[in-house]
Amino acid sequence: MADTDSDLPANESGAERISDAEHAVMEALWERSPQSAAEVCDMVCGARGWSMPTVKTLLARLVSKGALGTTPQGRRFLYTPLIERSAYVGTESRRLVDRLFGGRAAPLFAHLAASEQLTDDDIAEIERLLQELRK
Amino acid sequence: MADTDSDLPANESGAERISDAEHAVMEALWERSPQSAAEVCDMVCGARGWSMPTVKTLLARLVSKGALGTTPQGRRFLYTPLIERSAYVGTESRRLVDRLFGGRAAPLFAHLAASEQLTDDDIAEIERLLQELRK
DNA sequence: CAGTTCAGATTACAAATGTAGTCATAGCGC
DNA sequence: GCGCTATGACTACATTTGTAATCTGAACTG
Repeated sequence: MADTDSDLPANESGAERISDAEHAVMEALWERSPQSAAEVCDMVCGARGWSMPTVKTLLARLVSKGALGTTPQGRRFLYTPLIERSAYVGTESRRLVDRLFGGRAAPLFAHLAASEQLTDDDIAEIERLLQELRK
Repeated sequence: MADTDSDLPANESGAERISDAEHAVMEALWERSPQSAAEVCDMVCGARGWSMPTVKTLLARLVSKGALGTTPQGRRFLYTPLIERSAYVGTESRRLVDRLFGGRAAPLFAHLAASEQLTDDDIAEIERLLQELRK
């Protein structure tokens, strides 16, 4: 049935959306990987008030979405991100810019500036980045 | 305890989340308001492939979330946004910046720059904005 | 005045999401 | 060797979201 890409690992653009809760789990694994479910729970359960089963579910969903890979280690699994954080960040920021700012980055920047969400450090750093872009 | 804002109408920061589909409806009304359900449908049904009932549902949900207000006009309603677009945009961009960039705007900018999502116009405009900020 | 019609209200329903309990089982400790 | 326990797999279930059909009543039309 025209199933050319038999099982697409969803690592590329066609990735299924990662939900908010799932994202927290991804962050833990982007920060350090591979990790077991228990280790991930150590990193996130406190902050989010989750219990182990919750983390297990999220890990399983992320695996089925192709966002995480598993390596059997003894009787448990070690989880590793299959999609890069930068790719995720890219997709999400583009979504926002598209939805709210007509796809243009300048209005977003203008908004951040207007709402005083830019620190002096931010401004300094952005200027530095602009210098490089102008080269 | 501390329930100072007894029944918060969700017009301020505590507003309930506006979903993706709902957002499309809000955009139509931010662009022009007040409008009847049929008019809103005219603006969005084509692009999103929606039918009237869908728009009606979204409008009703937005009203119950306190994002839209209604004015009876004859036998129908005219809908008007109760939350400003800039407030929504602010909340959403802050959410993104918080979730993905540790609350700092510079990394977001760096990311946009690195992923070449900045057009020359964007860069020019951002420089102009920076000029003003430095004053 | 009665029928048609259009608008909002109510109901529907599947998929995604948040959050977790239960089950089966493979190892580890004793 | 055997029971405890930690783990992944499966199941659960309420809520939100996307998308719509149906119901109900008021307004216009003839």
